[in-house]
Amino acid sequence: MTEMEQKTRIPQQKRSIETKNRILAAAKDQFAKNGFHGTNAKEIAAAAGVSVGSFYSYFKDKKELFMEIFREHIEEKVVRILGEHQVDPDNRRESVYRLIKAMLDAHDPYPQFHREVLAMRYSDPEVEAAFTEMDQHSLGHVERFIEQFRDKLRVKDIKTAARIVSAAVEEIICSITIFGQDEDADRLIDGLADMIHRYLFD
Amino acid sequence: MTEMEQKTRIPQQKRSIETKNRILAAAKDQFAKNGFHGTNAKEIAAAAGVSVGSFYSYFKDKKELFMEIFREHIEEKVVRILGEHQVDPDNRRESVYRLIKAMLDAHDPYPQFHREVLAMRYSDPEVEAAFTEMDQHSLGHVERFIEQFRDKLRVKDIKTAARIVSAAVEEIICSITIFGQDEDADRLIDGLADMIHRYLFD
Amino acid sequence: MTEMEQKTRIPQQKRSIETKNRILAAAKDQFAKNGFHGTNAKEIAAAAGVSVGSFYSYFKDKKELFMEIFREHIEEKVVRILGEHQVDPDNRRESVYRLIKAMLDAHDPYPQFHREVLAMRYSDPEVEAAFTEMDQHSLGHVERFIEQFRDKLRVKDIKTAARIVSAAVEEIICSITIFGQDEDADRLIDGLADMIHRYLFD
Amino acid sequence: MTEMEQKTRIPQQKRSIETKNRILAAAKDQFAKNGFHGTNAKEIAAAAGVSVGSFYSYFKDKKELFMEIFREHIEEKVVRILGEHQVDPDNRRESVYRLIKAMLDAHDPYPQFHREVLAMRYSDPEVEAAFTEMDQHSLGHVERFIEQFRDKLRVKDIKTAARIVSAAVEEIICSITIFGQDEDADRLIDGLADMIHRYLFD
DNA sequence: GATGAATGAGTATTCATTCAT
DNA sequence: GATGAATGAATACTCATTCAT
Repeated sequence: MTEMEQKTRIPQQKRSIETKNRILAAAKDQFAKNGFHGTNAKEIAAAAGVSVGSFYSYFKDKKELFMEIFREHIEEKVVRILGEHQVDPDNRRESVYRLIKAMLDAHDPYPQFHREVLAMRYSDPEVEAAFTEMDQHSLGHVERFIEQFRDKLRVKDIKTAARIVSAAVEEIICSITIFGQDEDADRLIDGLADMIHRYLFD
Repeated sequence: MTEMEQKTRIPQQKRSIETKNRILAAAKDQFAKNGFHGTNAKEIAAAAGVSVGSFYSYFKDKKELFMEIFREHIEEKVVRILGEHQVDPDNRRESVYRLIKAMLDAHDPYPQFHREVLAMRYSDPEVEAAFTEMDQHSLGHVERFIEQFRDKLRVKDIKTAARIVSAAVEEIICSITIFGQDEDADRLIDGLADMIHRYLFD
Repeated sequence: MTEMEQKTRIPQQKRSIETKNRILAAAKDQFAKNGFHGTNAKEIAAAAGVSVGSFYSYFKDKKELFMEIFREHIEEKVVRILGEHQVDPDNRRESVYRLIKAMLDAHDPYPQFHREVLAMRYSDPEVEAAFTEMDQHSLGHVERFIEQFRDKLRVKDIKTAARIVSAAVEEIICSITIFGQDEDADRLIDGLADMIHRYLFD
Repeated sequence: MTEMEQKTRIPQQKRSIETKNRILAAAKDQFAKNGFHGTNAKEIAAAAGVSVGSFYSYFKDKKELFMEIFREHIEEKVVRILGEHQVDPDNRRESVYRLIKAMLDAHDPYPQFHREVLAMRYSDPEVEAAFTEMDQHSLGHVERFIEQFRDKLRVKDIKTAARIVSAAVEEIICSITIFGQDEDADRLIDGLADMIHRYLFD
């Protein structure tokens, strides 16, 4: 972070940045296809069209590369999309529905990669930390969402309610993006919106 | 002798059964502590107090051992406990609460191992298959639960409702057993029971 | 050999001898099918219907078992059959033909095992020694055969002639028993008989 | 890079080619000294002065390495030398003698390796296939040799005669290169030339 | 005696990472 | 800077042999 020994290069030139991005994209691909443990440096380098040597001049190791992809994912998708979500205080059911939709959109369009992240969440502390951070965002968002309806709420403990709502949405979204058929998706989201709406307000 | 080509030993003698169980127990420990990829055959054998040779005479490989532990988990816990759960049709809120409790009990008392299973669910098809099977049990259980209140329901599509309820419960349970502090647990379960109760009946 | 430490049992009782023979037969089978390196003690024991433990109480190791089978082969087949071969001094061409036939008969009816012995001949000194001994028998036999026609011979150096004839017969027999089709066999033997006959007498 | 999934490296650079050749040479040595089963990857790598990793980046496994050495042997020696052998139709005995000499030259100057190849011929189908191919060359050569004397022949069936002559030469050569003392060699070759000469023409 | 469970040294093989060119 | 050859520690797995029951 400070200027101390600079092992991996911070790319300044345009070509360099492009190379790094190519590696990131290729790695995301590979991780999604074969998982973290099922992907090796040679494959990533080959898929990115660079040499292993180059690979290691951009990333300290496979793990760092993984974390960089993951962090990028968090920033790009979650923070940005969640940040933009707006609430209509007069239409609560619709607002709940839109909350779910926003969280669904915030999910990786790359579900296979998400799958892998979930896998590592449980076995790697660093991944878990990043995950927790991401969850905090999500949780905070839901909390703020609920708070906007403060005086119309059936629940008293907003923090707990937010965790429950968050968890339910997360899991349904997960099952939709990873295993779900599209036909089911709409019914599930509708049902979920009903459940949350009734829980919070009805 | 009579069986054709028996690659892995099927233990008959008491000593043999004990050895196999020692390996199973030790492996569960190790997987929970260090994850599937972070555990190797030698370590498992050492932890079980047996030789690598013994390990491989009982299990084709690490994967098979893992699956055996997981299947045992499914049978012992899920099927048995879920099977026993009884419903009180006059007290719906209480019934929901007891459903959640039953599903919580059905979870592994070995949360670290559960954590690892979750990790593999997403990267290994065989694990996912077993997981799906387990989910079907859970889903079926929830479906039957809901059906018992058929004429008092607010929801029409029982199958979809069951999936939503299942998912919500699963995720909350997960966050309780893995990350949750005990203080939170009760509030979460109560809130969850409220949510489901309101969704289905209120 | 002397009474010194008796590691492997010398079977006295009938049942014991039978067991040992069962192991020998099973091993010959396995060696023929999968080769020395492709056969393990467990398989041999299983094929013989005994335990590995028993196996090792009859044979010091796999190698000793192999040598025992090989020596038995030499004694039973080679010595016995070659010993019985008779010559008709008035019909030389016919005698040559009968010599070849006798040597063909002396070959293992178990060509796959012979194949394996050949393989080991080149990589194991002990096998080579036994093989050489066997060759000496064969060579001696051919020498005595040639000597019976001493005054009618075209060749002077009988020892060398015997080696040449021996080698030629060996190789043709080998190609017949291992690779040859039966249709070819007769023509080859006839041609071989011609060649040897012309070489020695014609 | 452009090629799909290249498992073992195809050496382009000079350094790389040298390394591969060092491994090939060292392996030939080791196989000759200790046989195929008596040699392991680590030893070969050490003898070649490279790491095991390098070994496996050039060869899928020990077997592939072995086959590569063997095929090289066939091409370099057999095809080339046999191809060059010329016949003098007016001096038949001398031609036979030169045939034998040519076939002797075509044999590996590395008799210990040849020994090992023979060993594997009988237990490994792939080796046998290559061997058969090599034999076909040899057989074809002998057939063409005999055909050049067509009208002076005592034998009618040239194909059968070629097999017999081939076999006899092969075996004598074998016994000369592997077991034979040099003193014997000349006498054996002379006798062999006599035998074949008499068989074909005399 | 017989059994087959247990042993562990030995072998093949992979792959993250380094470094000479 | 880039390359890809080289490294070798790490790991899975086998099997001849021993030994407790």
